[in-house]
Amino acid sequence: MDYQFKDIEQKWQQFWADNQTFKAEDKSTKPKYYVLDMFPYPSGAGLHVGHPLGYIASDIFARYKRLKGFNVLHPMGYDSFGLPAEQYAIQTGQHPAVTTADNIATYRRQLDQIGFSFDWSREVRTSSPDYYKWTQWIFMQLFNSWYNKDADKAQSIAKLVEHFEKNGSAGVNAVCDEEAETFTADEWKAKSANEQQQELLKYRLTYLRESTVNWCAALGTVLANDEVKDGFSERGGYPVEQKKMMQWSMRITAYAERLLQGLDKIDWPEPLKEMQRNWIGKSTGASVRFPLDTQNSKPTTQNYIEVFTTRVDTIFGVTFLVIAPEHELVAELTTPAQKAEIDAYIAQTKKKSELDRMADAKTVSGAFTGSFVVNPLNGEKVQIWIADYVLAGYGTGAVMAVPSGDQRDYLFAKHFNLPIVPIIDIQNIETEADPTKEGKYINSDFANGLDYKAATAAIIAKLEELGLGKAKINFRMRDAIFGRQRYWGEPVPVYFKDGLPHLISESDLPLLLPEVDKYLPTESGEPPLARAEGWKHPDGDYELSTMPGWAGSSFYWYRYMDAHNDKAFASKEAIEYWKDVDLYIGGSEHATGHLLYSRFWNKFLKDIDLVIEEEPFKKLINQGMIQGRSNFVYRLNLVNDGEVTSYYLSKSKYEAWKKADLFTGEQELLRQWNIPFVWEVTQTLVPESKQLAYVSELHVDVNIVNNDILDIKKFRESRAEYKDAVFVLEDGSISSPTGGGREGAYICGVEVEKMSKSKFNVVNPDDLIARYGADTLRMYEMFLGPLEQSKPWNTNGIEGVFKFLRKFWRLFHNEAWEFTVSGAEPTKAELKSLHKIIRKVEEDIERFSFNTSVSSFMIAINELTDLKCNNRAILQDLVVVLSSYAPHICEELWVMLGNQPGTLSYAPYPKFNPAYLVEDEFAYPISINGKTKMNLNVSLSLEPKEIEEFVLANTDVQRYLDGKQPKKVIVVKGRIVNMVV
RNA sequence: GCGGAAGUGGCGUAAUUGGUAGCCGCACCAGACUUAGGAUCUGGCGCUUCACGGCGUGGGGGUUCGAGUCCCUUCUUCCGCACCA
Repeated sequence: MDYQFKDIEQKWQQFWADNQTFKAEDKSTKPKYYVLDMFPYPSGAGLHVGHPLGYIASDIFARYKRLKGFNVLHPMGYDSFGLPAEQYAIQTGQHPAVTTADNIATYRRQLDQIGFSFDWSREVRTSSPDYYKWTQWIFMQLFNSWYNKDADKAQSIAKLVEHFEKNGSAGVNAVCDEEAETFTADEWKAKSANEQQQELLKYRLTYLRESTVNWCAALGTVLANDEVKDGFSERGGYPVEQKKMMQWSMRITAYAERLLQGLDKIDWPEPLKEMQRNWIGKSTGASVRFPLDTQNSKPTTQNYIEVFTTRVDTIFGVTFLVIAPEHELVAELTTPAQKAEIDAYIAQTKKKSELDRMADAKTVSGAFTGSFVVNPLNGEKVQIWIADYVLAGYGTGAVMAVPSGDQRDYLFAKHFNLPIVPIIDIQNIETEADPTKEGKYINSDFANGLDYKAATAAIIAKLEELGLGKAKINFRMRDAIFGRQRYWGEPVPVYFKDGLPHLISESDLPLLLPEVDKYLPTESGEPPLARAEGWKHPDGDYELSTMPGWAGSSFYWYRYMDAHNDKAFASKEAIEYWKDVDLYIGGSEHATGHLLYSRFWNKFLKDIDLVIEEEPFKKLINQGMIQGRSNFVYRLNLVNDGEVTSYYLSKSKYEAWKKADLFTGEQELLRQWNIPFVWEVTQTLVPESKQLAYVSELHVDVNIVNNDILDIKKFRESRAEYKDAVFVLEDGSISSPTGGGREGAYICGVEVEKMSKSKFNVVNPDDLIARYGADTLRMYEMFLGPLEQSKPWNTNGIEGVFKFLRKFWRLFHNEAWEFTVSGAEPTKAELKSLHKIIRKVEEDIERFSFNTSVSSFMIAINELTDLKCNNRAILQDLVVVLSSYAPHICEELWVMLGNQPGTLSYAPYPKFNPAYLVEDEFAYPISINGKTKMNLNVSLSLEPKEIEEFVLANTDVQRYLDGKQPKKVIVVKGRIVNMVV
């Protein structure tokens, strides 16, 4: 029988499902291997060809590892809480759970068609109560924990309470809110229960606090920093503003240092690690207190201003201080004389959106408060300014300005005529600041003459002595905002009593998402959950916000280990066996979101001894983005006698038209193409308006285009307005609906864009599978190029892969399509072909170079076809090697070869034997003075010395050498590669 | 501005990691078989030249017997961050 991919694929997909072929063993004598994909959000649009790219790669890897004797966990699930389903619900009233279930069904059908070896018995859905029970449970553990810096790990809040009761706040070294109080044990005990709770909230790893958030009015919710791009929401692109709100947050900053250090221990792509390092943003410097100059300033509640600097060595160059307009001391510091100016400036910055502020980066603006501080080291009086180039959210919201060393300070000083003092002898500050660290310090009192390192050390020592400063490490990363004012998310398992949050009882988990009549915020601006009738805790009101999208995805890999456990998110035994993810494949867009939060939760779970590994994902691969490749047709609209007639120009004709002179050139082209036109009419029309002849570039559905050649018939059928389309083809001939036979082809234009429905460039895997089969799709997606590289989808080459699979099928069949294999001894040449591919595929898979494997398969099949190989032993090994890439066809052939159905997935990967690759002869390239002159066949049984003699004795070599002895003979790995004459 | 990645035929790509540049596939050209071909098979296919040959991995320079690969410099594209003190 011919290669009937449709029957074969359906049959085996059914078999795998019925027999649970890929169910991972819970306990096994085999070593474990965990291959994970980033689970998808099931969107309504279904899968396009870009989505499965990473899944195919991980599936090949998982199947390969099974052949290599590993107990492989390769699960799949759905990140099914999220915004699109909710927005759809708002528009249609359809419950998001219904939409989500529909979408999941579509995804499942599409995934099944591709033949993945997922263990579906472990499927998870973040929106299912059995799952989000554990999301809520982990939230509760975080709430019940604080970060002890001395132990450098999270600990139970009960332990902290114990400490407070014994010693008060003394000796507590915690990551906590700045407002945390100091108190004695007695003072603590004297507090009311509510006051104690209030205080503990400042320590909890998940806490409620008034904080500045990214508020997106259009979405009616707050967003995390990583969900905001350039002042607009990542989803939807709506404007985002800063707003103060009571918010749930997660104290991820407690883990900043560990998140940073951990990066050195994991095998992730360097760019991705760099992104995380950047996001964490560690900088080493010093915090310095500048005492207020009380004689010249207004009296204030705080008698100093604290700054953070990475260049404390430049402190003698400080000529003014700048604080953020939002700094809490601004109002107190402003003198009556400066009040009007300061108020005006604050009003002006408030009006500016985040985006304007960034665009305005180059204009200098600011205002003087009228107050002064004293430089702690030289006693100089220093003006305090406010300016929006200082960010309230970073450091202390105040900077010491050193215009000689910092370009922004320099511009500011120039603009407002403030002094600029050089502090390093080689500094050149004629036109701009010079941030050099070379040279010796000047104007720096006791630091004069020192170099950078010595000066820094001396200055910090002095500041510490004065009690006005110390070395400090600062992080850019902020705590993660955890609440979302949305419906379709996990309810926060908290109720409020006397204005304070309390956890619900663990036995009441999961706290189910209640039904609501509408999915919109209430009229009074409360989140949708406020609409839930009768949804009330006996002791108070439930929290109305839900958890963010990243909550459910921050531990899901553990849930797969033991997906149906209702006693824990995963049993101790399961976690001890599977430990961590060995290989994780997904997109780099999650660098500062999911991947960072997951590492955070993992470290927390490790701290409280629920998991074993410090890092969750040992190795990570980013698959590249698949972009769309749009095709265009070019419609020439010609105004003839007041009537518009249209012609579709093939690509080169369109280019000619664009280049042609107005009228004369265009007229010439129309004549060439035998297009009738009435020139007189045309000329009387206004030429500039281009109304007489204009070209529209129209997207055309890429699915009716093959190798950039338009299927004219399908195009005419696609829309009523195209029914009578007339084409000017590549060769200049015309194709009209009545005109009959076509000569040339219509070539479409091409552009790379995002894959989207509106651009008609979406390629659906279902269509390709229907036409070529899943095995072809799988191999073609890999063949496209290196996995990690982004590339446009182009279906053009798929025929080549399809042909390969047919050739492979044919190897097992005779002329009459009867299955025939021979039991003869394999020939040397056959074994060589086989063992080349055994080794190559092994190497390629281990280094994730799947595209080169596909090429090598093609070479192997071409070689074996040429050898007319139909040897059972050879073909059987070949089937095993290819089975990770093209599982369906291989399963079929495996059984035809007489093996038990279903055993292929666990067959041993053939052992590579280098002996079969040893050559008798080698074609030596002989280079003379670096130029290759000839190839010479040399027997490999010769010793290097003999080879040299043999080569030199060769008459052709002699001729090239022209009788001269070579001055130098270069021998590499025992062979001559070059001779210098 | 800072950080990262990458530039090779008409196209997607490959190159034993310093050793014959262009494997494999697409497209294209020629031929065979065919009533037919959007089927199959065979051959060709970097540029240039009738040929011998010459030139070729973004440009320029260097190291080396030998460079797509290493070093310096420069240009271009993509990605990430961006007033971070």
